[in-house]
Amino acid sequence: MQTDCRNCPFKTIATSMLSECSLDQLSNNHLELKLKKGESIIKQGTYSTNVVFLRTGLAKIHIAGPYTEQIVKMVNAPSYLGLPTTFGSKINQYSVTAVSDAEVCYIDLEVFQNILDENKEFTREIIQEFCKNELESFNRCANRTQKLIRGNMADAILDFADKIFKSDSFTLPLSQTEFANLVDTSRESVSRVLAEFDKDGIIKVNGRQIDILNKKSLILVSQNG
Amino acid sequence: MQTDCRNCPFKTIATSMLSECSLDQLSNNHLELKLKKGESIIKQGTYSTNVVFLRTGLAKIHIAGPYTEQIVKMVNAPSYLGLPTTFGSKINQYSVTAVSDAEVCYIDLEVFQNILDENKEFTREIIQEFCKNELESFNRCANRTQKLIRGNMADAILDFADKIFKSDSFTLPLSQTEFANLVDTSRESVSRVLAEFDKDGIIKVNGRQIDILNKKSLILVSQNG
DNA sequence: TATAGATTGTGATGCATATCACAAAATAAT
DNA sequence: ATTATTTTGTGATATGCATCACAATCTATA
Repeated sequence: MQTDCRNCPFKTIATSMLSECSLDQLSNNHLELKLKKGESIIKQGTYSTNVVFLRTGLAKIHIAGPYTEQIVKMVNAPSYLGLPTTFGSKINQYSVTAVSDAEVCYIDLEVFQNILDENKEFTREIIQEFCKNELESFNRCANRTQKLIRGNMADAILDFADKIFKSDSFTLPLSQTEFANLVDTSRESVSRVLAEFDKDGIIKVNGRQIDILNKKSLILVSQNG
Repeated sequence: MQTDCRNCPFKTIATSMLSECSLDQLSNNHLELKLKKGESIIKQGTYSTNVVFLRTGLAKIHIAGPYTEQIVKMVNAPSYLGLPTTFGSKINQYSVTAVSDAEVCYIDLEVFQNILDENKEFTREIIQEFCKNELESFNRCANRTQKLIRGNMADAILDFADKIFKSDSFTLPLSQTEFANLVDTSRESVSRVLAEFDKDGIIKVNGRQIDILNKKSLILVSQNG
């Protein structure tokens, strides 16, 4: 299915800087797909020469660790996916899976590379993106390894509220097992800490529905455990 | 001090793809410095608009975690340093420190950006580099958080041997405290595990001199703890 | 609407490793 | 050389959290 990228209402900042010509090239060389919650977008170990544009929806990036699957981070639209793994190697080095219904566009690497070559502003934005990701990656890793579970859980909840849903009330798009993989802990601990936060009046938990009641406390927990 | 970058024998793959013109631009717009072991190259929290080229020597990238300083990774020459933090923000988001005597070139961000704009091949290589780093970052984080100390220590030792020194005999360029910050553990544990590995005949430890005696065992420990 | 499978809640136990506390070496500074 | 400072070795103790075990829900699917 080919749609006109010029009129796509879901452009990233980078994409909005493309020349008409490059947008046309994109239009003619992408495959648009509607995915349902839980469907795979990129699969680790699989051969691929496509960059993916997440047009709408929410996805998790996850990687097979030495013992368990680790959720590296959550990504919401609009965003490019799989740049590191597609540029770096023909075999995908991590997986991306939709955690909500989503629309994605598969773009051939050669086309993407060509667009990079021809659009300086676009390239700058993409490089900015890489830099931001690398910094976030450093910080996330330092936090995860140094903070106690309560701190990491608080971080994750704040992240969902501020970065993903932009609201202090939301329904977790992950099971407790997945949530555990995101904050590097066990499923049981997730359950316990969520109950603790609820008992302390910091959040209200109702199934997967989470309402932040006392954000200041939550930030304090994030800082001190 | 301005030297001619054309004749610099320490180019990265990326740099070797620059046009004569861009090389001249580099030559006229960089500051070359000789640093001694322990001296700071980039300092977190400090204002900077320079990209750094590590011409010779070995450096550590480190970041202030919530509780302790974490060594993110070791980098040896030739390599660019500080791209993520310089592109992303004017304030350095992490530190880089020489752990051996080193030569570095400071390049103004504007000049570097201009060189990116004018050299497609160079840009491709730099992007490749970003991709490689991000993948490594994902894996390093998954390993660090999931593996036990012995596994992470084994990884670090193998990394020094294979990636940094390209030899199974080397002297650690870090104190045990720093080594602990690299593998996310305590100084005491580093001491103990090093003694264990020695006792088991996997490595020979003599002060900071390390000789890998049984690489297969070391790899096994890396995989299974 | 019944039934199987997945998800969640919660106690009891064990373990890896941090922390504390010093002593012994090794380096650096005077 | 001598003293001060940093680095390292090693035992004892404490603790955060994983793991195990099983019951209670909740959710798909026949």
